[in-house]
Amino acid sequence: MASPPQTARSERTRAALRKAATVRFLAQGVEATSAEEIAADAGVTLRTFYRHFASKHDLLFADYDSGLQWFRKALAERPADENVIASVQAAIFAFPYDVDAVTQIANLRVDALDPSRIVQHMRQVQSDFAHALLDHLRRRHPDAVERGDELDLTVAARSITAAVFAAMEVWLHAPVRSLPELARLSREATALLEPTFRHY
Amino acid sequence: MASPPQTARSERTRAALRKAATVRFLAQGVEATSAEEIAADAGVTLRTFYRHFASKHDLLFADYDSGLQWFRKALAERPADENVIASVQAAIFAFPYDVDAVTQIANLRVDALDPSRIVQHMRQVQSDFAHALLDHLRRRHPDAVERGDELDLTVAARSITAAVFAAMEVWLHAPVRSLPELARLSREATALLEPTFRHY
DNA sequence: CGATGTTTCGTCACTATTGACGAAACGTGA
DNA sequence: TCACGTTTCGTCAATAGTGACGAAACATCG
Repeated sequence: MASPPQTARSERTRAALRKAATVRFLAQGVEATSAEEIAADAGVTLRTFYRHFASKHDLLFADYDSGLQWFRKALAERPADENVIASVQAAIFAFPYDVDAVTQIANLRVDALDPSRIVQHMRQVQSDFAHALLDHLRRRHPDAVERGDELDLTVAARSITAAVFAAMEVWLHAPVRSLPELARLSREATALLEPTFRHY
Repeated sequence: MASPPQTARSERTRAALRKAATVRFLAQGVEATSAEEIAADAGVTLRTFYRHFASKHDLLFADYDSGLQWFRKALAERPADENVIASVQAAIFAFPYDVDAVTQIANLRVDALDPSRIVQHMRQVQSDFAHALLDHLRRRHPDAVERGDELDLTVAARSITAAVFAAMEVWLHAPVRSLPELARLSREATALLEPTFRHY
């Protein structure tokens, strides 16, 4: 379904769909735009639309994948003797937040969007984040893997991830919702688990 | 949409749908059964089906809600001076696993079911579990709430939950998949976080 | 029992998503 | 440039899930 771009042709189609979607979304809002309209604007069939994007909402989070890749790389580039918590904090801080993109999304009338969709997507992101972190842990601690410490590694990856997303949730409900504030909350949240996973 | 039962009539309809679904699911498998068939068997329209269940798969996890309620109650009934980790462990241990139900589900050809559905549902369950735990923490520690320790409470609830589900994941990949083994893993997983959240 | 307010249903119409299959567009070597 | 294998599309046909609106079924009060 959500097949990754193979040829130049499909890349063109994807670009056309993306552009058409952006225009429509901005003009009439996400929920008020049908997949059919987007496809028509891009000059392809509805079926073709679904060959490039798993769902209408996938277009909204289209660049998410690159964000995850970025995170994986950032983790991989951390010094070998640094513990997980410090690495995660550093990776989060270095994340290249695109303010323009954020502003753009805000204009997309996301508020008029089915909240459950957003929530589902966030859960997916969290899950992917946890997997990335688990991979990182496994690579950094082959000894633990050898020893069969699956449970410890999994708990570490998942609970650290949980802390990061807990910070995000608190931030969403906070009065001051600035990037520095989010960073502060993330740092504080992960710091709580530092003593427990200091050894990783 | 997924409106909770209001009158006796709707309760009858729900029961009919449930029964029809069970029969079909058992006979031909979940994915091979259409919502329309279920509705027809129950003597109602497709639209009515969706008035009682948000989705076809909701029928599969129909009794899940009661499980969550049970968990909330179990937490509430723990002694006031017990810390969260201990309470969670106790609640999990006391859970009335219904072996028959598990067996039944196994027969439902769940394997032939879209895995992403199961995964999504598990994530939903995890989220609800975390909320229940957060509620519990707030009730048990009004002082922390007063103090504005939102972050600490949220991180605690979420990471403890993460540990429980991490145990579940490890269990799923383990060679011996028995209930006692799951209990052991859960206990061990949550124990890792005990020092961090001992104060709750 | 009959009038009335509330719930539950059925009907209609529409968007979202996906499988199957054949036609058109591309890229490549002869 | 032409034939051939591959990828991308279009067409057809289903199922899933929802909003709107009016009719039927129920529960209540007089």
